[in-house]
Amino acid sequence: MQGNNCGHDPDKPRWFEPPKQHTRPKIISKAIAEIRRYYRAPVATIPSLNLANGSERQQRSERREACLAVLSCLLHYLDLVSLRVGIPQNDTSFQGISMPFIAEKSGLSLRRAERAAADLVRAGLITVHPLCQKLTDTAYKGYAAIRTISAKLFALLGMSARLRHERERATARQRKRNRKHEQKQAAKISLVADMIANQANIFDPTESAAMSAIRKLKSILSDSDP
DNA sequence: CTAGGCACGACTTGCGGATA
DNA sequence: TATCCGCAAGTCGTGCCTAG
Repeated sequence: MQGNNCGHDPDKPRWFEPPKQHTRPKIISKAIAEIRRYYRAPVATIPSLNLANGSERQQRSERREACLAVLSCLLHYLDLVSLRVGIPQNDTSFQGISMPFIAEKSGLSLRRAERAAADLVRAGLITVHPLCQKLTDTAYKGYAAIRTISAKLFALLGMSARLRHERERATARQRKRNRKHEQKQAAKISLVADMIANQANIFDPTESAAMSAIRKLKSILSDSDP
């Protein structure tokens, strides 16, 4: 058995494998490839991560493998506009990803992924903001934490200018998507408004017909509410 | 200088528990 | 419910030391 019961082989580290059907901006795949240098040269590549264990001693290879798998996974699901990690939804909202999800995609156990993520936080490469909703005095509902990747990571890899450029492009893409979404919503409302106007003109505008149309309008609006 | 031995301690799994 | 923390027992990578 190699490593500490985790199948680790120092000579053959396992890297994060992004889902085949996912296409991501070039800067992300470049960053994922670049950070792999940390495995062979931790001090030279990301010194703060090497010091995350609070020791002068070099971080062990299993841990480096885990840290890189988690960091690669976070980079893969990075939103360039906000530098938040998550999956954009069809309704333009944004869904953070949970630790079990990260662990699964990174090919690590949950505990191993948690420890690797904690190292990344200590190294200042990511920030984590846990979210939860208080239901009663004793009950809470937990949500996937909001994680952000520090722009300093890209600076470390010599990709600051490239990141700025790609973020501008991503912002433009997002603006275009939002405009399209708003236009669709406006079209829905406009059609219902037309219908109300037609009803008012064609039939005798009784109060009940108008109320029924307004109810329909409300239900459409509530359906489109994210 | 290099290879090998050894001690240390970083890290693992697996569990339970606390917190918000 | 998601995340984080601590503990115990065990593994083995890392770095130091020494012999050749």
